Amino acid sequence: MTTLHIVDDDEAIRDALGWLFQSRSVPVIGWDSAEAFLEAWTPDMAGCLLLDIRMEGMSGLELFDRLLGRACRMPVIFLTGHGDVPIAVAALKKGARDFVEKPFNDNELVDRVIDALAFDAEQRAREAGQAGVAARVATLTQREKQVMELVVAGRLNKVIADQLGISMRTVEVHRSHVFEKMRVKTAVELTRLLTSAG
Amino acid sequence: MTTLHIVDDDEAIRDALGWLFQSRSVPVIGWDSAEAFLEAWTPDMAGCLLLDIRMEGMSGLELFDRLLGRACRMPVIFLTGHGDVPIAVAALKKGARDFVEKPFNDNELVDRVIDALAFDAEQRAREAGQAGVAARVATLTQREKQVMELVVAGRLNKVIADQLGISMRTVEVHRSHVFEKMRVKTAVELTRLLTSAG
DNA sequence: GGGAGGGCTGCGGATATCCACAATAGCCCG
DNA sequence: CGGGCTATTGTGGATATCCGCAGCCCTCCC
Repeated sequence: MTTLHIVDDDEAIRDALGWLFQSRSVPVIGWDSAEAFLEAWTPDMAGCLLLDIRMEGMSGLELFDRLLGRACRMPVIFLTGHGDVPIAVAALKKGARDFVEKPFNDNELVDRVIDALAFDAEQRAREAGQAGVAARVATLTQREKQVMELVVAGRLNKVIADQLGISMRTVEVHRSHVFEKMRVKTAVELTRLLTSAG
Repeated sequence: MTTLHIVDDDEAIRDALGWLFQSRSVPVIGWDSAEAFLEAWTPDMAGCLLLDIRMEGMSGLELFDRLLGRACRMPVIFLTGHGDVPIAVAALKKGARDFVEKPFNDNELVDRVIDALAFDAEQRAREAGQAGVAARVATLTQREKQVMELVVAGRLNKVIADQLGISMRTVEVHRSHVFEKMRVKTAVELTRLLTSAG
């Protein structure tokens, strides 16, 4: 189980939530402002975010926007005592995971947080696989990438050679290097690797 | 542009919305109850749904649930004068496209509807392609499907032959039939066809 | 009983792919 | 300057794939 990050400028609420979640074995880290969290945030931070909307300084919504700008993928649950429908709808459409009004039901909130944490774990597992693929792609030379694209597009070596203006033998060499670097044995495996990961 | 289906038991609102959308060249069909729409609904119905939540008889939310149960893919926009945050959040998490409170801004509503219609059109185009693939898969015999799966899994003919306990030549024949019926020329193309469509 | 369709197999040849061995050439870096 | 990386090409042979031609078996159906 990864960590729940609670961002709320009200220490009493942070403490109450911290107690609630720790009693359910959910690791918690509290942040007393959006600014503090934003500064500490790194792309490898895992878990989920419980975000109060109304805070001194930067609001929870603004923090959310900034995190989106930094390609943060952590699921975000908004917590608010002043929520209205347009804000909730906008937040969810932008990709927020959930939106909970105070006062909330403890069990329900815990369920939603656990749900979000599980989602994050799955997402990270998927991305880890894709990152591995991306890392292998990064080791390819320009020519190898070109050849790989054409191979994955289903072209025969002969056609690829024509298209790149090089000999078939050279295509074979590049193709072989691509297979080796991408750790696959057939064009089909390579295609699956690249189309399943986008 | 496909059709906007307005479900609202208040004739005055249906008329007002009808006038609004027709003035923006959005074709509209009005329904005076969830029951009426549900009865008329067919899987090939295209466009989007503008759904009032509070109605006599079946509510908009219940209609939405029933449509989901029937695998309806039309984008749904809820319209309500009694919306509260939990309902909006639940609806959006279940897959509703949008949630708009009355009174609404005409231009904004029109924008959202047009957005939803465009989404539906794209989605239908995608599904049409997938349906074509599914139709071709349906013409395959059992043996051909088995061979196809192994081909797409990247196995060599030799391995497939072993695995199915038949000769390589037979695998070649099935493989060739699969390519013909699926209208592809290489295993890579076949893989793309099947992995992009799920 | 004969025809249609699906499944299985062999033969042989045309293509394609995979690979070891070998070589040329440009570029960058210590 | 020599070494490493990239790109390029060739020869020749082992594998794999693609395909037409031919034949056999079984089931379902008219």
